[in-house]
Amino acid sequence: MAERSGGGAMVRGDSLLFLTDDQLRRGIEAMFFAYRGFTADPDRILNEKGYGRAHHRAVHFINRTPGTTVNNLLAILGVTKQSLNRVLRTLVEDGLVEARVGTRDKRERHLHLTEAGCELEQALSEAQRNRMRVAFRNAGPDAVQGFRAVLEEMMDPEMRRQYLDGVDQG
Amino acid sequence: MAERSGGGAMVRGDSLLFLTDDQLRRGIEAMFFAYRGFTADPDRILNEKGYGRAHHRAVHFINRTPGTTVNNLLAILGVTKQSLNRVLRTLVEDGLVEARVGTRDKRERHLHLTEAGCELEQALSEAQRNRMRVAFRNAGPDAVQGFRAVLEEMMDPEMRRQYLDGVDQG
DNA sequence: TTGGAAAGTCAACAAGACTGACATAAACTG
DNA sequence: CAGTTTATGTCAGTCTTGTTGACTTTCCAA
Repeated sequence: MAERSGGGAMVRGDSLLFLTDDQLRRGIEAMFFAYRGFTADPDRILNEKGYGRAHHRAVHFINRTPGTTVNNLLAILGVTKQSLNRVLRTLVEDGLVEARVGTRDKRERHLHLTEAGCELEQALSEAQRNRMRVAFRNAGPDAVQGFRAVLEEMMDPEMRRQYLDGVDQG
Repeated sequence: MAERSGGGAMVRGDSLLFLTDDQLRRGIEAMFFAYRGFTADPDRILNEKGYGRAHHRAVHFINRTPGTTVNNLLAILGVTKQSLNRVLRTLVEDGLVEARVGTRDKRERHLHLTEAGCELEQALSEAQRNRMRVAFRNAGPDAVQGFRAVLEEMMDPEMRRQYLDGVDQG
């Protein structure tokens, strides 16, 4: 009962259907379209305030790890310091982020959100969480587990480490 | 046995743990880090050839739906026609895409990949499929189903339609 | 047949990524 | 202590890819 499928493997029954080229293409397009939805809500808020996705990312990770240094942030975001600096400068100028000189190592700048920064972060993440909450609820707990399993496998090893580091330490 | 969790819901046991704010944040970061991995391999190839992600997207969807018009492509990609036009122009100039004037409606351009265009598309999608194949295999079929369920829920309705339209019509 | 709508193109501009060079201060090392 | 490395910031220039505005060609319907 083997059948031919795309440029892919021979399949017995349906056990490996999820690995055919067509199924993989579906996965690729799912990522593309879903990422658009994923960023759509925060993008609208950012646009109103004259910021971009780069600001969102910075604010998100400063909120996640208060007191993080510029270098840490560079590693997580995977951009050049020039690029990050442009974003960080506007955030500091606008009073959303505070860059405190390190006490142990005075070369380092420890980044914190100000009250206003927290407010923006809340607005952005609330919009994004709302969409994800609905998606999670509609898909159900088992689907969520699968969702996370596949995404984790899709990350580069270094990014997977960053991801796994971000557990709740409250 | 109810316990407080973040700014989220009251939880009985662990039935709704996947909807706590922290779990949602994990989902958000999973999307962020995974999307980077998702685009990393094609990005390398594109960089070598002097193209960008916009070219990849155009080539992908022209390959998926040969003969599609510029307007169709605009709806899928969600950019302005001017932005898409720049990308298409370079692809046509470089002989990767052919834009045939419509026979019924001469205003329309029907887009096709040339032989060279198909080769590039193959190289790009093969790289991307390989990563997704490994992720799918490591995560398993049930996880893949959950992955797709959550992503589909995360799309804007219009994009979900585009996604669901893209079934194999071979 | 003419006027509006639709498809596509050209030009100019902005955000945000990049590289490369350089500056400053602090920390480390022999 | 001198020299090097590290952390950060800055200036200048380039590239991709998004934007808006103005324009041409083509189609269709009043």
